[in-house]
Amino acid sequence: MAEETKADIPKPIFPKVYLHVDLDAFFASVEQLDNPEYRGKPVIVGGLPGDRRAVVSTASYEARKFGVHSAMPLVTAVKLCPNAIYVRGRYQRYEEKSQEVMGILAQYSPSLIQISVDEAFIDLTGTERLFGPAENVAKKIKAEVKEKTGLTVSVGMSSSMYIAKIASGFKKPDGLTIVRAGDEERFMLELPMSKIWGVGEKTQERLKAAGFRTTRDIYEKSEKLLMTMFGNSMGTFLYEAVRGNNSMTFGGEPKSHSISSEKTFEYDLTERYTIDTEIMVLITDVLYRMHKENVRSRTVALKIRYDDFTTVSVQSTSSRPVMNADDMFQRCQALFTKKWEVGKGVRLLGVSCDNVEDKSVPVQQELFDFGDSKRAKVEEAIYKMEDKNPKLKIVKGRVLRVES
DNA sequence: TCTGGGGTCCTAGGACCC
DNA sequence: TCTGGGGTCCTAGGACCC
Repeated sequence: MAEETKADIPKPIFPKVYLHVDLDAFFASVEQLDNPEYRGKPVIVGGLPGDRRAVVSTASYEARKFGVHSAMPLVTAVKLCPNAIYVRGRYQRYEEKSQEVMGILAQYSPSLIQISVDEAFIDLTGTERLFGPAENVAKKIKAEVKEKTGLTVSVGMSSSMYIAKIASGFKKPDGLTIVRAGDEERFMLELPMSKIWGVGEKTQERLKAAGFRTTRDIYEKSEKLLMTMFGNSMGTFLYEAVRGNNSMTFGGEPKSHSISSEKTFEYDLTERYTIDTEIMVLITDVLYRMHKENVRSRTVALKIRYDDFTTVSVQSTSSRPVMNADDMFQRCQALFTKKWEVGKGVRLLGVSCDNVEDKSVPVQQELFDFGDSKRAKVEEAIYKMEDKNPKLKIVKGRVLRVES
């Protein structure tokens, strides 16, 4: 039946062509763009020297020469490169520049998938007649982004999104790497295991412990064996990835998602009162963003990281959605009490709403009428005021007070 | 070196239902 | 009187990504 359908629809067969476009050292580059005096110098975005628990978000290429890289504790960066220019980061500004770049990319194909603030896939399949060969488009994009935004990008091009993604990281900055049709498997087999996208530190250790040294070692094993060794999902993933068959797909229905806020404290928290206050701050942030997205959730989760870095999480799902900040605060209190090891220093607290759904999908009416909906309406009004004037910080008190 | 913040997906087990 | 199988929902933890 599936075969019949395939045969019935005469599809023009264009060879698939994807680009993966990646902004080089994005945050640091924007800083260098906006501050000419930073150009040619090591710039480190993520925190200022003295920030106890910050990490490096992005290091400019000049800073990377000193061994500084993303996710490195800031104190280490300061030791390696004390003379660098340190900035905390202006994320609004990066978002702005990101949109400029995405706007340019969007001109070259109707299917553009932005996967983060600094990277996107473009499907160029079938656009040749309009824009010329994909390779030229890639070059044109690089030139246009540079000219119009002052930023450089590295581009990977391939018949598979997965390989295009890996290819864009091959030559950086300002690189263009093309993996031609038929070369996919060879490309993957020449890749060090550490460059397989989706294989992190832990899986790498497991691979090494099992005697794997190269992607070819993986290639030579059967899918079944890989599945037994690394689990069904990871096994299949590895099997396909080293063959260049990985099927990342475009589109797909939007899955359930979550909205979270968390904070690592400069100094560990031990007092319940302080902890509750911080939880309230996180809740306010999460609820505000849920309001902006017009979503609701029945599942509330709380995360605690202790001073020894052990991390625990608790969640609970109720039959009715979170109605307001007080409601959510009560749920979080219950969760926190359930997990808290009194006396242990708390270095991080996190709060999230999982499985959020659009407010347009109906909720059973009885579930709404618990007297909470009035509070929800008042809070909604407050959020709207904040929308109009983001500078206005209405929620100043420890707990959001709503007269009902 | 001493480890951010925002997410997604996977695993494995338990409860519950038919 | 020694215990099936499938499906769905939920929970906790962990790996991974940028």
